Amino acid sequence: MSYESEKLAATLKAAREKKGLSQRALSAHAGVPQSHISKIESGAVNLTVSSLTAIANALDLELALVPRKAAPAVRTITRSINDVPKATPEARKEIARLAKQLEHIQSLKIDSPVFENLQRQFREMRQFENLIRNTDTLRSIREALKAVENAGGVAALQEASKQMNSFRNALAHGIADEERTRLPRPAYRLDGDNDE
Amino acid sequence: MSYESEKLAATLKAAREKKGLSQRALSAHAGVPQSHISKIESGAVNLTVSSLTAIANALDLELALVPRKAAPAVRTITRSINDVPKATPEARKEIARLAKQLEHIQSLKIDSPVFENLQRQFREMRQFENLIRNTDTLRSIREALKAVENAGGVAALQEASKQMNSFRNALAHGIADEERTRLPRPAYRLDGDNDE
DNA sequence: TCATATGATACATTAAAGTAGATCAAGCGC
DNA sequence: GCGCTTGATCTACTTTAATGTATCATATGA
Repeated sequence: MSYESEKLAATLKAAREKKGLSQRALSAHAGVPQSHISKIESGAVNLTVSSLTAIANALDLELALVPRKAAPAVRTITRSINDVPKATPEARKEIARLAKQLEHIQSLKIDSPVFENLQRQFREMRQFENLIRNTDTLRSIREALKAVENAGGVAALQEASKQMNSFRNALAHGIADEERTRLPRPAYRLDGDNDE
Repeated sequence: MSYESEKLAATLKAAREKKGLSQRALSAHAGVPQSHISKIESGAVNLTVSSLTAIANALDLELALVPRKAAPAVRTITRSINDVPKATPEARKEIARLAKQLEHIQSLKIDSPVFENLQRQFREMRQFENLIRNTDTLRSIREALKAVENAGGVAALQEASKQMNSFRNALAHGIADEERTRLPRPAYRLDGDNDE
């Protein structure tokens, strides 16, 4: 058995045990015989994708093919979810406020592509919320959004969007930076945002 | 075939094409028969982990089991890695002009297969727009298209299509050249074109 | 001590993945 | 037209994943 296969087997076994499932219980969920699960976990078989996904899904795991360059960041994220993924109470509170603010703006029916963009950035930023150490930027974004109601309009949205984008990128970069201390790899950039 | 399998197949195929490898070239790298790669990409088989990792590794991809909660973040990162380089403003501008021109021609309801062909070539060319260093050819194509309105007709379209085709191929070759510095492999061609 | 649940194993069978090789039509460059 | 590469498809053969069922030793608990 290859290294990859062994790691896979270990991951599955660990995930099952973490969920407190017996092989038979998992068998029932995944529709795969217990005998086969045993073989799989011991690395005795070269399983097929169908078996793998069946078991993985039963364990709330998703099969993914990630670019090598992204792999370290992905590992970090996965680990951060598994460990103690709780954001600080302060960050959670500030995010909740921001969400409320965005909801309010939505109710104003502004309907600008800039706003849709902002909402997407907000969602993506929240994926890294456990990494937030400092809520200043979030507060600043909320401040910017207040102007939408009064005078600012779309200009205020754009300012907020700009800040949200760089904040999200900073968080993502933070992940990469963590990894770089261990792996002498070039940086990666979170692009894909061209507010033009 | 399940949805997961199809997505996997599509991912592998896209990754291979992005690297500018033929199925045979990938076959050599991954140690998997070309015939089997063909089957895999068409979703005709339920592949094993060993096949999957062999091919994935040859494509600089890594197999990962990510917790469901982490999956969206992983997708965000993966996507951000994939669209790294940006086209120059000049290239973008020229492409925009060309797009407008094509839109205009479409409004003329010429309805020739040559035009459909041209549009497809245009789309395919845009996949490499980040690689454009020189916009002369694009301008030349746009010049050729002007004749469609006046006298040229289908002949002008054919001329534009021919230029578009070779321009697209040149860009694609550029990719292959980049890859060849790392992989001592034969060139790659972008097929699927029928200017008849 | 007796019952139960666990994971590992055994066995026979079936379905299919994988290999090695050849062939094919289509497209492209020359 | 000619030669080459492309991806798809076929054949024949071997290997093995997966199933279904059953058993086993070992904990754990009543």
